[in-house]
Amino acid sequence: MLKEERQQTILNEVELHNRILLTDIAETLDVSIDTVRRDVKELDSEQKLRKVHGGAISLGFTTSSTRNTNIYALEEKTKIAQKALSLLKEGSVIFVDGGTTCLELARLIPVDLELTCFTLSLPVAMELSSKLNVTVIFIGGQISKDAQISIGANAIHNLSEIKVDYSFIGTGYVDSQYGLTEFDWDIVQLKKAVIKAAKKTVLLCISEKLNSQHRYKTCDINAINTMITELEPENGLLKSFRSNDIRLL
Amino acid sequence: MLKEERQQTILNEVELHNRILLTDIAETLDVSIDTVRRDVKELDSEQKLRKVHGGAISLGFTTSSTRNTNIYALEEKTKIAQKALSLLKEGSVIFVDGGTTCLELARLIPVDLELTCFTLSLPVAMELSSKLNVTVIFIGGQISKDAQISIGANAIHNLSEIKVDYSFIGTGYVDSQYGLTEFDWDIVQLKKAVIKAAKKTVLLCISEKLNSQHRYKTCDINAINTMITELEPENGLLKSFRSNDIRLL
DNA sequence: TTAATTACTGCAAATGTATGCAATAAACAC
DNA sequence: GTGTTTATTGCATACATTTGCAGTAATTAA
Repeated sequence: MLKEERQQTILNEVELHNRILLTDIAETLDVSIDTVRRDVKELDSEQKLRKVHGGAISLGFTTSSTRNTNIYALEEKTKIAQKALSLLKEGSVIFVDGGTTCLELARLIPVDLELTCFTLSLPVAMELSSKLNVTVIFIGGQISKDAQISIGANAIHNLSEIKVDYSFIGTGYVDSQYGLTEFDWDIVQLKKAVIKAAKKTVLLCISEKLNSQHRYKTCDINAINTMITELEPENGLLKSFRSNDIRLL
Repeated sequence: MLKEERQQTILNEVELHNRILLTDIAETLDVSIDTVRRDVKELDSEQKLRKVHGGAISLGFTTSSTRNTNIYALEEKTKIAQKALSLLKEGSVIFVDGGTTCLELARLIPVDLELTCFTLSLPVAMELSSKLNVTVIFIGGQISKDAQISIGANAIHNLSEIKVDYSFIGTGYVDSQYGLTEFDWDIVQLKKAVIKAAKKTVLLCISEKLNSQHRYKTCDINAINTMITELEPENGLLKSFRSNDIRLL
């Protein structure tokens, strides 16, 4: 039997059952376990499956990262996410909000960093689930179609039962006077619950949103412990935020 | 024998058997192994087959079997999903499991059908969240990296608090004697909770999985109300399932 | 913790591959 | 036709890959 042929069979089995044991395959194919091990190792390095102790599992969707190519102001958001990373310590327990900036943060988390992350956002959860050292816990609830996040009483209730070191949140609008505001009443309720569940709240926000406001209020600007924009902390645009009890990054 | 003629024969053999050994061909054609090797090398560079260590394999074999589509046996799974759709009524409350077959079901739900869907699967939730008339409720919990689904006590507890009309589930292995079995203990616990939460359980399963089994048991075959494969219900492969109290689709 | 299983390493035998060379066959120019 | 050139083929050799085994390290489960 050709090596290629054997590897095809292995892939086939993995795709079919999502998971296989090396010993099972070895028996099925009538080759030594070493050979199967080497094949699986090879297929793993070719990104055709994932090798795990004792067997192999299908990649499933992890490979097809649905990277939305046109994120508005991606460069700024990446810069913000980079700064936010510096707050993360080994073993931290954090909450990551929805929104493109937070998604970018999720994307940039180093693979070797051990974390526990709570989130309400489907895309963030998808992204984080590919990080081997990150424990992901999804706050369940009804899924909002536009934002792809859990909303509603159930989500808020679930949030009330957790406590995290940092919560990284975005906001629709922010103003040094009026604080954080949103377009949606539901979202405000949710964010309040998030802030309550966090020892420290970190706001990720591109400078374009500074000094804007809307109908419903999430919290005062003082409720934010750290605010991260793509600007240097000394930048004049941040002047009005400097007087407050906020750390600028 | 002409070179062209010989190469045509080689191609024929490859197409016919999907793979060949160089030694076999050399013997069949009564030429030296080196000649065959050179021929195959040439055909490979002409993209007419793929040369591998010790032999050659058909191009079709590799492309179709590896992953020219992301999903293994997509055609069969689509057929299954189509059949499953016929069970859905306006206003139904259902549960949709993880796995590619169930994802396919989620994908095929018509946009004008009003439904309430519970799920533990991130990809299924993503897919469903694009359907305007489907209310999606995600069962929260720790996210399993392999399957991208909620697992653990929290998920199971959340499941215990719901009741759905139909639950559409997949399985790792199924056998008319041993019932539904899985590789993972955790998954079994979860599936048990899903079955408990459903008035009727529908198993989606491609025929390739029939009569296979593994370590941990989810339930007896009788616990399934409807079983859907890509085969006609009259097909002989389903004989052993027909005696049971199951509706075949 | 211990016991069991699984993974890795180096090794040797078998098998497959690449290359140069010489013999032969085919193509071509004259 | 004849001589020259070119391509094809098989062989010998050296080199590379594949595979199973044995011993040891690492990981997992109880």
